[in-house]
Amino acid sequence: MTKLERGHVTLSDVARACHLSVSTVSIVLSEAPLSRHVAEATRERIRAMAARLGYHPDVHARSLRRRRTQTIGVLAYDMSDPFCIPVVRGIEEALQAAQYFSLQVNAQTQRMLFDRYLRMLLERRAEGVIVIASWVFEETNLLADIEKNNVPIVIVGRDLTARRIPSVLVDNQAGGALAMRHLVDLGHQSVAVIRGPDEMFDSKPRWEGIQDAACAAGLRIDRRLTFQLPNQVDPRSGFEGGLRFANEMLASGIGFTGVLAFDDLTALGVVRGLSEAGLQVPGDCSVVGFDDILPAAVATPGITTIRQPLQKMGLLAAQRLLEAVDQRGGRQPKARLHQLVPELVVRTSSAAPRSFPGNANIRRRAALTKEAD
Amino acid sequence: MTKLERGHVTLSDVARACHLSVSTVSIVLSEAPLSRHVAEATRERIRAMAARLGYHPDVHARSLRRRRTQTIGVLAYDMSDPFCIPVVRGIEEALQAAQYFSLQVNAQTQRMLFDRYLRMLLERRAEGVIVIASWVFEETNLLADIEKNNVPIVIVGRDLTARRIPSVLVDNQAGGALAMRHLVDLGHQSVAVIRGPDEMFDSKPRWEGIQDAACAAGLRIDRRLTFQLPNQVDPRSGFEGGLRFANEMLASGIGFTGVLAFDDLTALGVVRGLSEAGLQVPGDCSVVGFDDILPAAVATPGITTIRQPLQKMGLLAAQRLLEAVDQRGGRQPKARLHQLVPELVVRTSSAAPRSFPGNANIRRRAALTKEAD
DNA sequence: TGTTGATGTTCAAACGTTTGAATGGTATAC
DNA sequence: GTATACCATTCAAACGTTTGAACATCAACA
Repeated sequence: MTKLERGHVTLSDVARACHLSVSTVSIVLSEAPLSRHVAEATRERIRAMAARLGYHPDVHARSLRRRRTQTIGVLAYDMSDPFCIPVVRGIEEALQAAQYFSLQVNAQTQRMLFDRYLRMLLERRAEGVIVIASWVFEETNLLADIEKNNVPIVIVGRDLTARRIPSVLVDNQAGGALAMRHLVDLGHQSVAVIRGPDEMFDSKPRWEGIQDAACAAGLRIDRRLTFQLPNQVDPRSGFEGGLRFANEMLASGIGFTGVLAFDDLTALGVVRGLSEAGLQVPGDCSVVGFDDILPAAVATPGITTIRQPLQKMGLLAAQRLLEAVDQRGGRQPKARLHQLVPELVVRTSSAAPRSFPGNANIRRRAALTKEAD
Repeated sequence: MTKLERGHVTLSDVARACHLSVSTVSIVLSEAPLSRHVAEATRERIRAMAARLGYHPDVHARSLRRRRTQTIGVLAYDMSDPFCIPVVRGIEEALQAAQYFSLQVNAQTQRMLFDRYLRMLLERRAEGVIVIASWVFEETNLLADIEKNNVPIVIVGRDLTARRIPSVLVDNQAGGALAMRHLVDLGHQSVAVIRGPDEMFDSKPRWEGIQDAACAAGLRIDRRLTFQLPNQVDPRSGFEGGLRFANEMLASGIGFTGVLAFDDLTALGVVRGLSEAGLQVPGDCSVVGFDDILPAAVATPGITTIRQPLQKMGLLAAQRLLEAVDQRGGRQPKARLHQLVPELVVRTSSAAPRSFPGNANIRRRAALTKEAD
């Protein structure tokens, strides 16, 4: 038992222990084509010895020699955003199938870290990069170096096809329309809307979808019942905003029976705000979110929301990237825009309207129906 | 402008462009001690050319040569567990300060992936490994190879000091006691308890803490009001369990005014269950969780809970690991157990008891007080 | 004239792996 | 007897970087 005092077990350790050359051992352990020519007994002996010594090939040496790292970088703008988790899962699913490994880094919404990690991905010779970011950041020289080293890139969460970067995102416009139509179908006539921050890519198309659906239903959205979240990157800020705007809605004195919130956290903030004012959801007012993150599902009432096919988006992004990696050198195809369709998830925060809650005469709402999900 | 058709820009590209040797360029760009002897003009010329060509040192070649990777592996049992995010953030905070990089991998509660990724960390020559896992997994040959290659390891979320592995976790017993004492202080006499799954490390100490506090207060916990979550790894299962047990509590016909749930998701399940039965929280029944994850904060009512100092735990784990990495080779100090104190976070899901809700005579609860957090 | 010392730069070996080419066998075919 | 083919294994160079040692030049000192 050759126990090394320091450092890792290497090929030559195994070779020495087997009385064979490094080449033979390498060929066998990496299952190179040549290993067909190595006697089965020898192969077995080598494998056994490798296991016995606890040998693990050094990925750095291997990558250096093979000139391939089997690595894809995943740069999330904020990994603590519940949005990211399923996307990453989808990415991993695709990469695993292709024997690739994802190097995940989290910029924590800090521009400095974003640069730092991008550089790191370059230094680790990621063969491609997926960026998950719905915030609009100014892309200065970030991506220039990536191109200089011709590393393919795909972005999830916003449209950068104008920059010739393949982009994967949900059809926000359709989602916004879906949400509005849901409330319309339930019979709501007066709906308050909380729009997303300016600097968030999703904000505009969602708002357009909402307007389209309202228009189609012959509904006018009251400007005084329209609000917009400030440009804050803190993920918690959506909740605060929803809470604040709920109060403002009530203070406005204008009647409304439903609220379309920009995302689920905002919706939860609205629920909190309405509830603190003594109103019931959905008895007095329906609330609809967007994204379908965990808190929306486990809150009571469960938040009706628009689900993004996040995992599928991750999967798709990874597949597109792998294709690009494969044909690197060849002419890159035109950067495509992939828009996936969102899905309405009906929970118990939305129901047919009863009456505008101008008073605090609260009655118990009908027995909750089981969540469909 | 030497634009390479394929492959990355290397040192020798820069050297050629500068009419200097690779050594000089390396010395300058890596800011080696010798670079003091290089003329400032030369240094500047090299740096400019490197930037111009988009040069980034190859971490694989560098690691190979330096025999250091500046990399710490972080193996999370389930990264989508809200528990993990702050821990990872704490880890990164510590590593960044030490110029280390964290390689994060997510076992997604699958044993197979756990092994796979552990191997991967070994292959990438992580200088140390932090495991985040509160589930009790059988450690077969997983850690054997890690030891064979003498890679230091620290675990977060459970006590493995018996296996000579430094461990960082919250003082679950104190936390359980804190939760129980909170309800007792509010005046609750009859409290239902939902214990954690057998295979979860935290379960037992929390339960002991609860019993201790009950005992100290002269309270007896009714066995018929004690439940235990099944061994399910699906993070959503806590919610389902809470929901189910809430119904069972009510069906038992035994009076209770408070529920201690194993964790926040379970607490949210209980709230849902009570609510569906027409009861109000905290008017008819108080509910207390554990962990303080995002959904607990944004639900309405906000869930009173026991906060784990997760970020601090991550920070501490990383610091311990870095120490161990530094003195690798030297005698490892005895594996220490770090238990951090939890903190009670009072929100609006707990209040003084009023009456046992044996009927559905629901009244509106007192105006909600603002959350302290 | 030789020694020391500083300055500015390069040589060459190494890190652990892969792999095309080469080696020395043994068997089969002509 | 010599090609041809196959088998089992090894040689040696390369991947991109770092770094101890060496080199060359010049100045000052003994």
